[in-house]
Amino acid sequence: MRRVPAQIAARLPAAAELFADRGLEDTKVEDIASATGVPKATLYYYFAGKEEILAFLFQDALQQMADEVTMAVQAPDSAATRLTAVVQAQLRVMADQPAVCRALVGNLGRAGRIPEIATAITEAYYTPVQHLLEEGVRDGSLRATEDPVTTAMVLFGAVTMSALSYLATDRPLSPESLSPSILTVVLDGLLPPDSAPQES
Amino acid sequence: MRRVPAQIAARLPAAAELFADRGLEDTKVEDIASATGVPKATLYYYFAGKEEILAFLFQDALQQMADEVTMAVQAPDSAATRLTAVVQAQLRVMADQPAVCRALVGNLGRAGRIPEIATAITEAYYTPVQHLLEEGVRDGSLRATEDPVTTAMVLFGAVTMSALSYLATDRPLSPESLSPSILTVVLDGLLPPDSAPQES
DNA sequence: CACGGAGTTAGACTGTTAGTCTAGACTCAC
DNA sequence: GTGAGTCTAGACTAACAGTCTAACTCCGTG
Repeated sequence: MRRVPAQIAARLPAAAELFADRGLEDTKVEDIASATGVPKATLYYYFAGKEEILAFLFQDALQQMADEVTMAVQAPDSAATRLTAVVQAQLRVMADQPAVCRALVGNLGRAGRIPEIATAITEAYYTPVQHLLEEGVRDGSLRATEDPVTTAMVLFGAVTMSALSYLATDRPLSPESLSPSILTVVLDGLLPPDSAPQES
Repeated sequence: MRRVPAQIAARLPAAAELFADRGLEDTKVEDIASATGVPKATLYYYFAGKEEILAFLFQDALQQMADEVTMAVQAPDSAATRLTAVVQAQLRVMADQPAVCRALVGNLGRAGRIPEIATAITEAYYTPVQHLLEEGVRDGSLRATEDPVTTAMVLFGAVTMSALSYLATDRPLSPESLSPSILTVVLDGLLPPDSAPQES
């Protein structure tokens, strides 16, 4: 993939809309050309095909999330506070790019090899969050969990799935109203306050 | 889609393997024919195309999950105990069908329209779990959350994502070892035991 | 045992479209 | 003004999904 000029990158969200609405399969390269205003031959000049356009969109969105997460993690607050910021950051990025998110749920496998996508998410999210969780144990604002990586996956899954449930049914996604509902589960847990933490 | 005879349905998991490994796109109908032993013309006799084969696989797996979830929900235990059973049931179904799960992450949009898939998951999972959460408030084994539907999504996402992280990287998925790590987060929460539940 | 219908299959055929290639136009730097 | 890089139109090809036809096998029924 050649270096994509900003002028062209700026027009690709129109392609995401197409991918999200009809699916990658039912979107012809010609359709992308007319929706974005970038001629077919030019698209092939920059991208190997439509999957590479989706991959570009994905990497761009993931980079945004990585940036926001990094920012949230580096704030000068307690780990618990920063963790809520991470959740809100992810929701914000997803709310910002509904079309890309919808395009990805339906066609993730064509944005790249699944193991590589998993690696990219690990670097952008799991690793920083895992460190944050460990810091939380040190500063006393979070409880220790036996497996911080799994905990990070749980968080990512919780946020992703609830956000997608909104996007999938075309309801607007409001980070402000959704984040408390998610956070109360993962921070406070579902057991009543008086019950002893279970050791399973 | 014609009623699919059991003899043919039994051979379709081989197709799931193909879809998971190469993706739906790079799997030719001919490939499915030779992998399953069901001739191409017969496949077209029963299914409109390969997406319908994937849809069949998906519906089958989702039905299994719906059954297991229903069973777990109806046990004569406290709601909290039944909730752990629901989580374990989902993990078991996913561990049982790794290929189908991997095929679906990569090609979900071709197993059906996303809104319809969302509806199917709501019926199979969100609704029963939501009722379970409400029962938990009544029997005192679970804390009340402002939005039980979102809580159900959080649970589903937490389990799905952590399970997929294993399957995506071809590591074996062991429900027994994974479920405690998930449950401790969603039941006990990440805040330390002494801190007051946050009201955000 | 003929008959008809449903299930099953081989093989040929068609249409769509992804992706390639060519060649020309239009920059800009030097 | 020469050459390298960018961009685009249009023609072409190869692959594959999906269709169709026609045959062949089993059934159960009259």
